[in-house]
Amino acid sequence: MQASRPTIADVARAAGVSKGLVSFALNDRPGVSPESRTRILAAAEELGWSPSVRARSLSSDVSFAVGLVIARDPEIIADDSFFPSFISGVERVLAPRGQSLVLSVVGDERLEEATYRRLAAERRVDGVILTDLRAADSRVSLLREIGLRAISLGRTDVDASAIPAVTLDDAPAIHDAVRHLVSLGHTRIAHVAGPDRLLHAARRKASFLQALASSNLSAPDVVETDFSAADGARATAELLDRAERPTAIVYANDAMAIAGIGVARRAGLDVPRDVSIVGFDDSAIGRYIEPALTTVATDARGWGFTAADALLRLVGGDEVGDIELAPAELVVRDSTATAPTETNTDRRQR
Amino acid sequence: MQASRPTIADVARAAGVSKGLVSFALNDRPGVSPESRTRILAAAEELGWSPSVRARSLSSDVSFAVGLVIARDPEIIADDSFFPSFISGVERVLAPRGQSLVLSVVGDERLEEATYRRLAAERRVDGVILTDLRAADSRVSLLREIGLRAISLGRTDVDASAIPAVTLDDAPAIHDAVRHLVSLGHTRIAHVAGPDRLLHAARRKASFLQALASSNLSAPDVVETDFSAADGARATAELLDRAERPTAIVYANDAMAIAGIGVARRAGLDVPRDVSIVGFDDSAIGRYIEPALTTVATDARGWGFTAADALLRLVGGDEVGDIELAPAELVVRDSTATAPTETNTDRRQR
DNA sequence: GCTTGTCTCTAAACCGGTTTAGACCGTCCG
DNA sequence: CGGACGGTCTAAACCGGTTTAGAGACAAGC
Repeated sequence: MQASRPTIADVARAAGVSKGLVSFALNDRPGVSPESRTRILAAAEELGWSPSVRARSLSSDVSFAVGLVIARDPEIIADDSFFPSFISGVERVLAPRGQSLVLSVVGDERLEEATYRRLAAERRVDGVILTDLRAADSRVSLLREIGLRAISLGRTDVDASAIPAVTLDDAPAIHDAVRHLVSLGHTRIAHVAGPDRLLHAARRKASFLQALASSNLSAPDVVETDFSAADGARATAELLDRAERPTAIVYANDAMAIAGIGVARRAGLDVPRDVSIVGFDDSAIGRYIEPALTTVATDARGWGFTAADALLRLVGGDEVGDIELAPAELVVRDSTATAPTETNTDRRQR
Repeated sequence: MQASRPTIADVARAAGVSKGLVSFALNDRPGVSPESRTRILAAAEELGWSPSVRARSLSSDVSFAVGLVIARDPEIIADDSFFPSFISGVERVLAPRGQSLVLSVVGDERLEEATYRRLAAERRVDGVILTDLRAADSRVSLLREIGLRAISLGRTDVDASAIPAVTLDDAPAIHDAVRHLVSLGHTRIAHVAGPDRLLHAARRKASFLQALASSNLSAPDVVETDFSAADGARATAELLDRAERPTAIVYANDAMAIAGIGVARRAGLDVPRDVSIVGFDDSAIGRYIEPALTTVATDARGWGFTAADALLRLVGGDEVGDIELAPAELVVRDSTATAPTETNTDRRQR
């Protein structure tokens, strides 16, 4: 028969105390006698009362929500299995703590700043998780300006102490990948990289180049892409067209690697006999394609979990330092094999 | 020097009017003289004021946010390109209207009800978009009980008038797919379906069976899966193992179809020579694998756009009826070809 | 016995908007 | 000329919580 949900005043009345005391009891603050506390909790329980976030937010200046702004073309997000896994990790810590995730997909970096400003001006969220860090990322100073707390995925290069980072080291796995290829006799190893302005893409590329150098291989072929399957296909075609065709290609994500296998095959090449392919992400599909994709596994879910937990601690007032996750790991499957011999590098049938 | 953001009181003071008039002016309500209006807007502009959603929500009982609860295993979401595209469509209407998207990924249907209840009890959102409708979906009555407005993706089977639906007809495309296969001489066509309790999966299956029947093909093989690439692989292995091996398989999503190609290939079969494969989704990767995937294209982005727009109209108080989108379309590429002849059905090399 | 201190609790202010009741003014109309 | 009316505006109540100032009861300390 009641028209609307119960308010704290209803609970107070039912328990025979004041609103303020109900508030104290429900926030586990001292100054409430054990008897009153149980009486209040019982009344709240019976009325099915849960505090309105709106009212709570207004008076306590806390949103009980965190933000995630993804500035990528939707198609590229769809190709990439990182975000779904990452978000599910984030949710695993948010949900039990009564926090919400406010997601923005902006598709265009020019709308990004406006989105962060809106989130802050409207006080929608208490903090944000920064992904896809860029070189000299303008978001670092923007966030300081608008007063939004943040955790970043990977360390920023502009002011590393400004925003606590949750980092995951790709380098060992990429070195392992190159070593793996070298041990299979490959000497012409190419890299299909992500956008150079993305720090993680640049870092993977740098690791790749370093790994090549430490194996005394030179003149590496690197092609930059936007991370989309389409661009991965284009890059592969370009590499396979070169006079000195690479015999192995290391990709910056699985979607491009899978597209790359398709392109190679269409060019009449067999994978892995003629070209070895290494992906990055360890997406589910990579396990089931033929040949199964050799790739680098990163724990996207764990990354989300850890970042969200750190962010909640940060907005809760704790000191939060950088956190280093377990490094990525190479997963060897069937898309990498012995390098073709010199006379063998041209088109051959299975 | 000001510590915190300006409030409506600051704007009122600057414009020399009362708080109430500022509120009227900013919500385009009558009873404000043109001069006052411009003076108020100028003051707001100069102070850089934007209303706090928190305060607005509390007094006007509107959240300015909509919810999306996804109850799927994170791995399955990652395999599927539907949600990222869908969400980007949703954002395209939300962002310009100052609305936010509250996303919940629950991974387990048992947590789903609690999530909706929380969203409603805390009044986090004004409405939700219902995806992955199930047979006799308990969410329909749940939403009525907790008083949350909703738009559903596809029509519910429990009380079709309760929740406006945005529908997209798969049937013609699936009929086209079967006709396409039949015209290529296939007679043993199997289907790798999604979970039967999901209405859209069941509907696709029903369309498939109907299409077979109208082509006078019988004893169809249908295997149910959970939509994951892993389960698609298992289903494919099972189908290819049967005495009467199908010569064509229609999948309920691209991820499974791509996994299926891998399984077939591993079994020594060539696609499309020995088995034809049809996917569903038209994901980007499908275009670049070899053979390029014949699939069914649905406009996930447009679906998100339309659903979000309808939901905002609904929470805004408009009457909203069901909306029918353009039907899905078959995209023929290279994973379908002439059926193998009888003597041809066993393993052969390329 | 009186002060001091500690616990428990209430009343009221406050967060930043929206909304309602009503004041004030000028105009139109009978 | 007086009353009704429309337009513009203000003051104050309200949304549902949190937080502060302080009241009242009781025990301990001098």
